[in-house]
Amino acid sequence: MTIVTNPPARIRNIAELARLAGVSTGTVSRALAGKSLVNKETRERIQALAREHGFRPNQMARRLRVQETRVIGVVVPLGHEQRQHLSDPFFMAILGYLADALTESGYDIMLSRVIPDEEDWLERIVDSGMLDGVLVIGQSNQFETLERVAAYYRPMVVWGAHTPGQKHCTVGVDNRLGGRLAGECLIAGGRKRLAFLGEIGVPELRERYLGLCDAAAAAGLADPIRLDIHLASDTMAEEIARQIDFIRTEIDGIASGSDLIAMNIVRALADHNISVPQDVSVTGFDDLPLAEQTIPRLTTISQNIAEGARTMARLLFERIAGEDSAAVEMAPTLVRRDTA
Amino acid sequence: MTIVTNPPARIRNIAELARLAGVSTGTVSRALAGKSLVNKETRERIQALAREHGFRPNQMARRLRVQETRVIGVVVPLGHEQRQHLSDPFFMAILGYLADALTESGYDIMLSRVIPDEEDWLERIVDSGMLDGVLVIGQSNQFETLERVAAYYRPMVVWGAHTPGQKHCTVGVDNRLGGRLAGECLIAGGRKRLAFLGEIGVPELRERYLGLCDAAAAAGLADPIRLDIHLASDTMAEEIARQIDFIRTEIDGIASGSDLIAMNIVRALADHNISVPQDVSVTGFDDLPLAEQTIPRLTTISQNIAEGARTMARLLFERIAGEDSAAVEMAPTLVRRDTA
DNA sequence: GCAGATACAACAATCGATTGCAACGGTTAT
DNA sequence: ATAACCGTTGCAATCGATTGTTGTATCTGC
Repeated sequence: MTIVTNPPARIRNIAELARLAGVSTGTVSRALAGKSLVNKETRERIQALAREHGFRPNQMARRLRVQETRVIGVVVPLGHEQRQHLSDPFFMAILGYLADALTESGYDIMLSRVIPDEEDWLERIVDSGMLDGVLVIGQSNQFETLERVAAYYRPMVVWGAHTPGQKHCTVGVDNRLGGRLAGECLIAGGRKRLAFLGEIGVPELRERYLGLCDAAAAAGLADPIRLDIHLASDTMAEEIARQIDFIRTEIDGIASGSDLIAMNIVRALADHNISVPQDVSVTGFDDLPLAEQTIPRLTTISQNIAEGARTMARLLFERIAGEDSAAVEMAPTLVRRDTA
Repeated sequence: MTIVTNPPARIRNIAELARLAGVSTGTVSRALAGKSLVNKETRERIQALAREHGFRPNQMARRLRVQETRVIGVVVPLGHEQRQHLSDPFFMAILGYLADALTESGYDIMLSRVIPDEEDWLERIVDSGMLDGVLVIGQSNQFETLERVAAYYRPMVVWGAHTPGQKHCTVGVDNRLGGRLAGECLIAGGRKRLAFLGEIGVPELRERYLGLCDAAAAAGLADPIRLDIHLASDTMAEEIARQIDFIRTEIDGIASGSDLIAMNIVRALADHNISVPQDVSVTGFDDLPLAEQTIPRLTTISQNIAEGARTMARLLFERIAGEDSAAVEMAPTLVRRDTA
């Protein structure tokens, strides 16, 4: 390949391009935007010149002027678990779908991983003037903060649970129903000594546990045992390992707070020659793409993450446009595979 | 519910705050930035006023003025596979570590998922004036584009393979060596009829295949068979299913181009009652966190993704600072688990 | 040949902050 | 008494685009 003639000098702004083309900056701006107010000939001449010099208008300046950034913030508050890593598979799965939905509509994504140690972390993000809207993945333990900000900042949609009367707009599944489905599945399989694996401090997981209790109560069983497992993936394995002996003797049905927890417990049970689902049944929650690829395949509660992401994007666009869209709660479904 | 006292009127910019405080905008700017040039008293008075009204300076304007954005672009070119989803686990894993490294240094992340159908996709990103630097995850089939841009845009680091004389700065592992390690592992296990699962059109995978050939040659075996498997996760499963009969009769050792492919093939083999590693040995590539959690655990080639991400961030910072850091190639290691 | 319409391009204000320089009152040194 | 200097603050230019308004040819119809 031959080297193209060196661009005579890099053009840094529309003023330079305007001088080069012998017109004013206003004309250049309109020409590059493809507006019809400029003569077709000059417009094409200017566009050709820009292309030739590899010039592209500075987005920062444009955005300042038009007061619109075409950037959506996506933020994960990690309040309940400082050690939880951004590579949490659930977050990653939903982020993937969000990215699809947002980029299709011409928005860029700004990612913030936040450990909410400073009280105004969310205000800092929404008031930065950098974003047209904000998507929050998971409420963590930041309910108050979300309410406070939602009171004055409209274009925000949160993945999580909806409680009556709350101000912030959420998209999520009915976690309690999901928990009940898991419980019913275990009980239908003849399991009576149930346990829940997950951290009750997180609202979503708490609801899932309560749903499990509902199912147990309906079958005349006592409340399932809670085994707190933190979501930080690096310690999860050993936390689970410590519980194995207890599980072996006392438990025959496990509802996990997430697919990731379920994968870990299945793994740990296999290590101890406890077979799933012969000796112990296990359910997950989320239905990550992974759930179908493990061996054995996870029986789990499906959140339909793809649809959830699309819904979040749609609500956000509506709210950016000034509408006042209400929260959406989706119905979870049981996906019966090999572990229960 | 009672309405909280309305904040006296939202302050929109530094000028309004200045009027309120009875000083000039310059003083407000300096006060909020905590500069020592303003009297401690007035500084604190202004800061208190700002806090009280929940005012935060517009970042867009600041960034335009100081010509520094504190935003790093992270982009995934999906040239070879339009259908590959952003939720590709390898990308997600490295993104998580990058997010950690970048946010720790006070940078935000702008995410772009790009299907490079337009020739100037990368120029559009780097010339947008929105980014202090760019990280590219994977070279895909965009080598030419990367070279072209690297010729004039310094603060860019790419995850991928290094070929002698290339202009763009890469971080990655020695894929050929990795392929060889996989091959040696299979051969050491007594396997002689080898196959490679993955798309040769992608440089990294091609190198891995060549490494596998090296190992085969060293053991006096013919070149392993190539079975093209596309990376789009939704079709991968069926593509693999179509190959099963062939594998059953002709193959006893499989080197996969990625852990994801390995998981799928292990899954498919299990479905057909072909046991791993008794009947067929399988190796992965990447050593995703997942590789340790599957049943059976994946024997795989480890890329040390965490260190790779940290290295990318470090090189990028150096390049932003004007240094001319060179590419880094890391050594892959074999992680022997249960599948080979 | 002239009023009025049309098409195009220049002018200048604007978005909201940052920052070099000038100004100013007051103190200290000469 | 004047000069030099200090800490503080105000003034105004600047970053790079967008866009409403104004101005000026050119064209149309009568």
